[in-house]
Amino acid sequence: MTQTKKLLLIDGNSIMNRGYYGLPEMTNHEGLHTNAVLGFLNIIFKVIDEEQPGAIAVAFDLHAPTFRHKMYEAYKGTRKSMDPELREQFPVIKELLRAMGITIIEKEGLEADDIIGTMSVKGEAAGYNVTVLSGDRDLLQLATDSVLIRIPKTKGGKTTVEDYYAADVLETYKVTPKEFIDLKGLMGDTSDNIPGVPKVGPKTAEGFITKYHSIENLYEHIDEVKAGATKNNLIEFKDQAFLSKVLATIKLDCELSVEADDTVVSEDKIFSAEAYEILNKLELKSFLNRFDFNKKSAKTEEIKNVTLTAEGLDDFLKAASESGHVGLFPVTDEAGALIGSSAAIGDTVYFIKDMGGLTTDGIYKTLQESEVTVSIISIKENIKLLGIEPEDEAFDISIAAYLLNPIRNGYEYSDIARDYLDKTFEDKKELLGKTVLNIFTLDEENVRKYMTYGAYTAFHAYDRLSEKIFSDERLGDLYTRIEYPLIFVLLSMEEYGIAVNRNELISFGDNLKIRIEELKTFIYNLAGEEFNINSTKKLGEILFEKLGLPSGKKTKTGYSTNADVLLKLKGEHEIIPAILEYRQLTKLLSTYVEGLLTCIASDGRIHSHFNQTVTATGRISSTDPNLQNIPMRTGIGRELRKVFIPREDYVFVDADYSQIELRCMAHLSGDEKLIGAFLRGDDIHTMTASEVFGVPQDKVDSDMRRKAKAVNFGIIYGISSFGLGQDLDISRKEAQEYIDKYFMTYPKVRKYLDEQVSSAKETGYVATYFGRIRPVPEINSSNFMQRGFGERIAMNSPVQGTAADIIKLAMTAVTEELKKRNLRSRLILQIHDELLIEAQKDEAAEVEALLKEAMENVVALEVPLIVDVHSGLSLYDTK
DNA sequence: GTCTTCACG
DNA sequence: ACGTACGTGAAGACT
Repeated sequence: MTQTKKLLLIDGNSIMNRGYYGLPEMTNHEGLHTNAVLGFLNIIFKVIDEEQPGAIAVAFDLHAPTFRHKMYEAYKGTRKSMDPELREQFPVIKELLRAMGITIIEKEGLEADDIIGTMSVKGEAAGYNVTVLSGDRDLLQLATDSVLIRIPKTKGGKTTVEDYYAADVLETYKVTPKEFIDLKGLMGDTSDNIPGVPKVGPKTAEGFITKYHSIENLYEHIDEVKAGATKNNLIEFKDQAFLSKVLATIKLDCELSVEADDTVVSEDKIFSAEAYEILNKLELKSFLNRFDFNKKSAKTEEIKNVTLTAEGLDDFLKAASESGHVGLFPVTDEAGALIGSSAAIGDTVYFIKDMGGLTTDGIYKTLQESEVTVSIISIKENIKLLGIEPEDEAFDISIAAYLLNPIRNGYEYSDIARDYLDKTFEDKKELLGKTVLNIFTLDEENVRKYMTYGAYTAFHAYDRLSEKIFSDERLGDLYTRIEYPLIFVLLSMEEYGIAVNRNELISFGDNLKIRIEELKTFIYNLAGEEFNINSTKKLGEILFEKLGLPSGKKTKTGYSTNADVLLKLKGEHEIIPAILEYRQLTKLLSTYVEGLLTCIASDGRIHSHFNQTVTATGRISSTDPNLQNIPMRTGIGRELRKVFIPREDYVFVDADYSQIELRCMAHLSGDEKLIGAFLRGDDIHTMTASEVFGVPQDKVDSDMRRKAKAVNFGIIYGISSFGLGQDLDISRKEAQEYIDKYFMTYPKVRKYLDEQVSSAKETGYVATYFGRIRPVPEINSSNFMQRGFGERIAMNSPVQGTAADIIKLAMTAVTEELKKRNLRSRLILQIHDELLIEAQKDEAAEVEALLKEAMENVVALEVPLIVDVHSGLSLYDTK
């Protein structure tokens, strides 16, 4: 059987453009944009997989003027200057293509179209089946019976490819590929600045070309065209029509030194080690899997493996002492019990199986006694297993990396190795998948790899990270004074957990179910049919098509049905309030009742996880379950708080900072008026209302206060008139007036916010009062939306982050104070500006005072920090 | 897996 | 002209 030779021709510029505009902005950790490259690779790998071409060439435009410019000055006269974020990706993709052995063709005076046209003819002549990949429909003129034009399309987030041979072009467009040129000549093309005949649009042009088949023939039969404006234009702009046809014609006979056979490429070449390295640097991880054969020979042979035995222990400890540092990577079984570990000293990794006399916790203790520094990817998970004490000063790799760059996706060993060691290690998921770790699987090859990489990274990243952290006084302080001690506080909170009245939670859910059923019936009746109310798609159809309600906003997939939209329709139909209530109740039932029930442990308590390396601003987050979003704002939701109760003989003591973010803003900006308001103890929203609306404070009504409150929030979020207008449902103009008034009142706030934005533009990051940094890569984007986002981040992060730093300090201070006084009360929750202590009844009064004292005095700002304390026998009662 | 919605600060 | 408030996490639908 003879294999048909296949040649794939790619329109480089068009496919890069598609990737750039189709994918969200993304960069590698060096700040190099990669979305166009990613989009390019996604589509070409898809096509390569499908076609298995033996020859590939990519054509690019060069900036030099082409013959078209010489013929017609205005040609692409408006050629948009390319976004710098896209421009910088062209050298990258070219370097990668070269590394993959794929031929690049570009020539001064030629456009990619002409190169592809010429190559398609050469390819056909040399006996290839040619495939052309482009996002540009102009290329359809190249389609023949053996030249296939493939045009990628994005539909609902998925990439599909439209295929056109000559016959398909005819079927879809009613004209042959060659006639496509005439069509464009008549219509013109605004994107290429090719003028057509005025008033001749796609339909008219199609009519003429299907009848006369070419511009030449049309003019020969111009008498047959019925008199009118169109005919007059055809006559008047005849020259232009002919010129446009020439401009639109892709050249098939360019002088190229490349022949079809020169573009032959093999799989070995495409998946080369060089290409692997480039993709690695770009952090385009998804493609690395394709390089299996390379990965097997990856550079792990320099890592020496030693299985540690009781006899070898002394040598190990000696090596550890000499090095002064060990990277430790403990592993646990399914139940979370320690079964072993790997320990790296330099490029040697020791395997430790916890059996006999050899145990990881024992080794840890010994290392501690010998004053060997131990670095661990994540300390919190290992405190209990190894008996780590705060005084040990073990080094937490993930937290150090988080402080250096809090906007990374993760801080596992594979992330750290990529960012700080320039190594691509297969990650935990790739190596272990669903492998269950136990004493028997510990010897499996992939488990060994996993442990090797983990320990190796823990060891080698230590030097890099500790140097970076401690050479910067502020980051060093953040690590030592805030984050490191907090690890132990968070673990303690997780272990104590919070008690839940299970039966009351179940009966709360039962009541919800009754009401939900009623609402369901009511909604079905009004809709005239049964449907899934939870489906936004179906709900949109019912509301906006069947019931004919006015549809407002749209999402990218259909009608928007969120609460904002529905609230505006509240008076239009009685189904609307029912749906709003249904939504509220099903949310409570599924997320809070059913969700929380599955989280109650055997001790009757819920043990959430508090994550220290997730948020971009320095806040902590809570998962499995999230205890930082327990309902509060509505009556029925708030009822749920009654099921969270203290243990017997204990009481909840809750303390929350009053307006902490605005107070941070006052301090950071140094605005005298704002500071003055807090010093006097004014109600800040009333004060703002008084200034913005120009009335004395005692004449501020509730609506004015509500609006001022929204303005104050807006300031913290990085104000925009659009956002404020939307929030208050007022015009942008009116919102802008409020903002202007606000800034006139508090001029240093505006100055501060402006400074944050301009400093972010210059340095690429902003910082909190304590020096916690937040990179803002979006700030210099040429994309309006991206840049606007970056500016708001620059304004918000220092404020939100400073508040986060303060409460973190308070958490440690409170915990230490409880310990110092030998109290049995324990900190169990943090909700961003609020701390919850489960206090022994006899200690409650002392704890109330202690909490307030510690939280208010943890840092001295220009404004006082005020803490409100409440006690109660449930989370509902601590308001 | 992505999108939409909604709970919190 | 563009089309958003900042920071999170969970659930359900859809593909």
